[in-house]
Amino acid sequence: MASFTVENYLKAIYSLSRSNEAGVSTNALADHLGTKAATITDMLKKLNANGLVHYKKYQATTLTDKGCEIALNIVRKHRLWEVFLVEKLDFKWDEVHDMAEELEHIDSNELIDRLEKFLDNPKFDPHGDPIPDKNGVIERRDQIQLTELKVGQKGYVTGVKDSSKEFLQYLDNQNIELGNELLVKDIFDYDKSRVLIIEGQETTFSQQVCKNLYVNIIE
Amino acid sequence: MASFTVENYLKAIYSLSRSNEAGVSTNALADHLGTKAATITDMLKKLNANGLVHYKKYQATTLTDKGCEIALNIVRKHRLWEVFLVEKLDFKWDEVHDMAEELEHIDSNELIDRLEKFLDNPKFDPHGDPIPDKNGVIERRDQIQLTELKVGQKGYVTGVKDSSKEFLQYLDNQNIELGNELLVKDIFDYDKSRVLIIEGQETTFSQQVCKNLYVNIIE
DNA sequence: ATATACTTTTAGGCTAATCTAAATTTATAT
DNA sequence: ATATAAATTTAGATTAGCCTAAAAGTATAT
Repeated sequence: MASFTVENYLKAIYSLSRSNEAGVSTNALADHLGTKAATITDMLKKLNANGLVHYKKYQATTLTDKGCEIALNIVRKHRLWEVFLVEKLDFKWDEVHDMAEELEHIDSNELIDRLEKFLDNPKFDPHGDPIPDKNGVIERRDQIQLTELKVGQKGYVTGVKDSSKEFLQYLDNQNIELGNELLVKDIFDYDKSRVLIIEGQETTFSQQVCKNLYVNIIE
Repeated sequence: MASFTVENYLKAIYSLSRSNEAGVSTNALADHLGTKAATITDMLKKLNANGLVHYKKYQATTLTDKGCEIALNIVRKHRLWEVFLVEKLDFKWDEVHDMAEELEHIDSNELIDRLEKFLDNPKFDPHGDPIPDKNGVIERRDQIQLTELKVGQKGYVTGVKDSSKEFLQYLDNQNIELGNELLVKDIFDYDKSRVLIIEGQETTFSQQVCKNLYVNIIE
């Protein structure tokens, strides 16, 4: 069994690889995990020796198939537990991350498969992120950032790019939730902020906020 | 926060103290935790320094109030998660121990309080053990071992003294579960085995089995 | 093309939790 | 009462995961 720590490294590499095809840098990992670069180097050597990553001195690191499988299983567990916390225990979407960070390491696939069934086989977590199935397959969604919508186009909110407490709470304050329908009424040239009609309500969002909201276009 | 390991030590001391008022010996702990006596001595010194146990060289160890509070919280979490696994995820009572051993260390009292409510404030776990409330108060029950019932007396099953997989599976095979009513029909002098009428069915149980079943007398 | 900045690795150490082997203390049996 | 056995502690090591400081490699700007 991969240790708690190893699981976290693999998850971090997986997660950082999403935005960087070529692989992950030592510093990026150190940043993400809150450790020092020297520590990362040590661990990458070990992970490499165990066949979990492809690591070569001074080069970007990628996951092996085996490493990726473990990472996806952790992601699966994390997201299913988040659904449990929100759907069954009535936590809000900004409260569940830390608990899920612990729960994701509980070591039982039987448990997680039963949890999945108990939750009615959800496909997405409370932030709109897709839940890998037991084989690690993720349902791809053709969502785009809200900034890609042009004036006059409609969409509905499918997820958030930034799942920080701060952003999620901001959205709560604005009464935005997954599924909300919106129309881009205007885009200001000056600061790229948008005037939107969301569920009938007119609101103005900064470009930063719009970048961090995923939507599906309604044709 | 107490580490995973420290929590396990406190829980072990708590659990062994149940059967030994005076305190717990180094060897008993080593046995229970699957470590060597030398390791226990080291840790007891640390726990003592942190005000979690009363430890003096060569003497039995007991929990301080603070240590006991932590231990009871772990027991509370363990038992509530067991209820969840059995009631919501349909695990059997002999399957839940290892998972609960991990889940009990998830660090959130808010989570456990909500879980308790979600489960409808259960007072006992699937093995009949009482669940401490959020203040560490345990509802005492006047259950006795089945061996204490005399011929002709009636009772109903309230719990098990031995929660090993083997014993629980034996009970499953015999269709015994918590709440079953029984009558002691006969006790053999030779080996102290009992003939019982359980839920209308006549069965013979060895003394060992009877010792490990808790019952309440029906007057 | 090369000096400077940045990134990564190496070397050497630390802590928590564990171990083995030896020493010490306590308990037990005659 | 004392030899022997059992329990406990001490001493010294190990491993995983982390650190700092210094060395080495890579990238960048003129």
